[in-house]
Amino acid sequence: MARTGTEELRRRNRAALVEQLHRHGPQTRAELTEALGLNRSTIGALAADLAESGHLHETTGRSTGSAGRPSTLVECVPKAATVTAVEIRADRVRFALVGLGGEVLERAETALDGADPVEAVEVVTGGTARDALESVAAVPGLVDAGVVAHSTELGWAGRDLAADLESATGRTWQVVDTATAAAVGEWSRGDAHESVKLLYLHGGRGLTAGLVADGRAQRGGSIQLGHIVVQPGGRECACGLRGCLEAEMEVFGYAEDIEHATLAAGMGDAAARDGLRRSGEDLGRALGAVVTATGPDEILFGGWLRELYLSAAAPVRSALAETTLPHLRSRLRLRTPVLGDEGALIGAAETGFAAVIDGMR
Amino acid sequence: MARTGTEELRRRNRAALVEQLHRHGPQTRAELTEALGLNRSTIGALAADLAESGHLHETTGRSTGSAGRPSTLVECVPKAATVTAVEIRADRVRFALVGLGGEVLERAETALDGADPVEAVEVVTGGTARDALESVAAVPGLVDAGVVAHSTELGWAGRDLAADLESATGRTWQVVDTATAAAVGEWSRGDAHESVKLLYLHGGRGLTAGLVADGRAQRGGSIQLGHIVVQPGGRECACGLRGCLEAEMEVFGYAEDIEHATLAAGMGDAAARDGLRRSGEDLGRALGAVVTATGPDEILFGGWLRELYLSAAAPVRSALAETTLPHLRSRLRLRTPVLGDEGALIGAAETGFAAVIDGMR
DNA sequence: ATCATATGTTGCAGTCAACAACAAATCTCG
DNA sequence: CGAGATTTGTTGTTGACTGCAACATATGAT
Repeated sequence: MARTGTEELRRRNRAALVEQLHRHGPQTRAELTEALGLNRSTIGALAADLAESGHLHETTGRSTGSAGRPSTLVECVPKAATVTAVEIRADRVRFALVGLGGEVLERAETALDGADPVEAVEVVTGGTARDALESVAAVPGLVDAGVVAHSTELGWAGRDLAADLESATGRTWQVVDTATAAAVGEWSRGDAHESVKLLYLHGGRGLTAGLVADGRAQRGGSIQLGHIVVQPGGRECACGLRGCLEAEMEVFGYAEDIEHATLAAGMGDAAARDGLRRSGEDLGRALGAVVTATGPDEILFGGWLRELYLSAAAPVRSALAETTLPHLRSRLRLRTPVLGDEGALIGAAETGFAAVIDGMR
Repeated sequence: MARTGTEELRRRNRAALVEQLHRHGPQTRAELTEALGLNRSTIGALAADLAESGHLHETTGRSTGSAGRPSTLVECVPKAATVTAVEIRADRVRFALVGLGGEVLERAETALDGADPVEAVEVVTGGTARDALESVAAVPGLVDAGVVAHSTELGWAGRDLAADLESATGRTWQVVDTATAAAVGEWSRGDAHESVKLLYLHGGRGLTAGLVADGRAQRGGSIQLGHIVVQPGGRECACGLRGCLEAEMEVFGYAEDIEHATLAAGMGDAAARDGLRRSGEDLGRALGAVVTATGPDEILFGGWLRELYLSAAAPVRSALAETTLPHLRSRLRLRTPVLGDEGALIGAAETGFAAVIDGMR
């Protein structure tokens, strides 16, 4: 458990300092002293250490406006530690090289047109991304120890993506599911920092969800929202079950569909409006089960579920109200993500940085 | 975060040693050296510390059978740190005073006959339990920060049990839900130690479930299994919703009922057999949603759900198979608890010890 | 009986963080 | 405009802890 001696202590404190700066941005040494509960002299020594190794940069003399000697500002050097983040969808692969502190240093996107995503990842991460300390891929589906057990969107079952990516790029990869990554992203870089338990719903060609509790994703935390059975014995689903949410929802599957439906509904198309309502109800019912089972205090509607939620909030809420206990419902906030389409990519990078910082301890 | 200096390090190591002994029982100093990764001399110093303070007892010279100087055996002194555990049910209150290392030092049980459980707790914990370092109460229901938000069994909603117990006994209390406590118990003192995610189902006068991931209960981890809606718009439930599992299950509610039903079914009563089957299916369907949302690798059927599972395993399994993805199902083990009725009490005590050991750091 | 083996014990050295005194840089008030 | 107040960085010292190595101890094997 607790490894060894005093140098372990030093490493821990150094890592804590880096983590603090990475998460909360540039701070003065005085603020760091307060935040970490360490002595001024200790902070000084740690900062000197990390400035020497190139992780930190110190800017002297920033006037605070109040009395006293101005404190030196400490900030991360982005290039000192970088992480490769990749988000895989059915139609495209997105890439970002993120530096310590959260700055995006590079960005790229490739359309797939039916090609294997792994090849695209190999191409897009061939440059400076080679220097990255960690590489993380976000995939919409059920992920278990690097293996994509099930993905409606990609049509994979039991694919060892971590191994495939490793043999293609020559580096090790962490694989997370898109929804959990987005939840991590919204928690760490979005507007959900006070959230104790954050449930992120991701609408792609399948429906998945991810849970973050106290800022940490839990092992096996990816939720196949689309395969919650809302209609026992209902329509056959591609997964082999019957009555899955994905199979039962009327308005479903592609961003274009939902746009179409909302446009039509806006123009007074009763059938479209009805379809949206029923879809919202289906979603709300499935959510009821997930909320009862996991007890979140915040739900974010991401991907095309954002549009569905915005145009069918009432049926979602009422179906949810019919299937969850008042206490669970009362503390629940429903809203849309602030990072838009970027959440999963940012969250994947944060997952990588968590590993980097853990590795410093 | 990381508090201060080298004495913090000492405290951490001391706590790690106590935790190791508490969880894995008496061990030799050589084994402790291996397990904690510390130096022999350090283990010696820590053990001397803790022997002085009365937490540990060292037994000299146990012959191992192999060559070399025999290692001294180190074990916890149960009375050195005790925890009060209480399990509250509708009809009775059970109490145990548990010592460091897990030994049960005292035990008591009181029938309620309609009296307020808090009074019973006050009476039963009036003796040596006063010296306990922590007091934990397990309650069947939805618990949030000491407040019982909802309990079908006790008929409570929004009762601040922690405050009530504190004013009755003059000590602070931690409140956990029975199912989560039982899950902790089965994980730490039962047979589920390898389980990554353990889901414990508790059948009392209501149905609750608890989840333990990597041995830790998560904040707000109690699941109101009985209020998973299995039949939208179905029978009215006491909670105000419609179609809850609790309301829909045919054989339900009391240990006597399930005994009656299994007896009748065993004697060839077709109606009873049918009722059991349908109840198993209802349970399986509700479980499907919970499994999809939480992804456990082990499910334990506790309380009277044990009997239901033993006599209706096939319908439970088939309904579960119809509502969960193959991958989630394949790694899932279903079984009954090994601690029987004691799980919640033992788990409550373990929850207390976790706090005690954390407090040593 | 002697040697090999495994473990506890003791003294020493290295490292680290806290503390206190001092230096530096800014603000405020007269 | 200048002296004191205020806040922060710096330096040298101190206390504490763990690791290491040598030694002591207790057992089994030959």
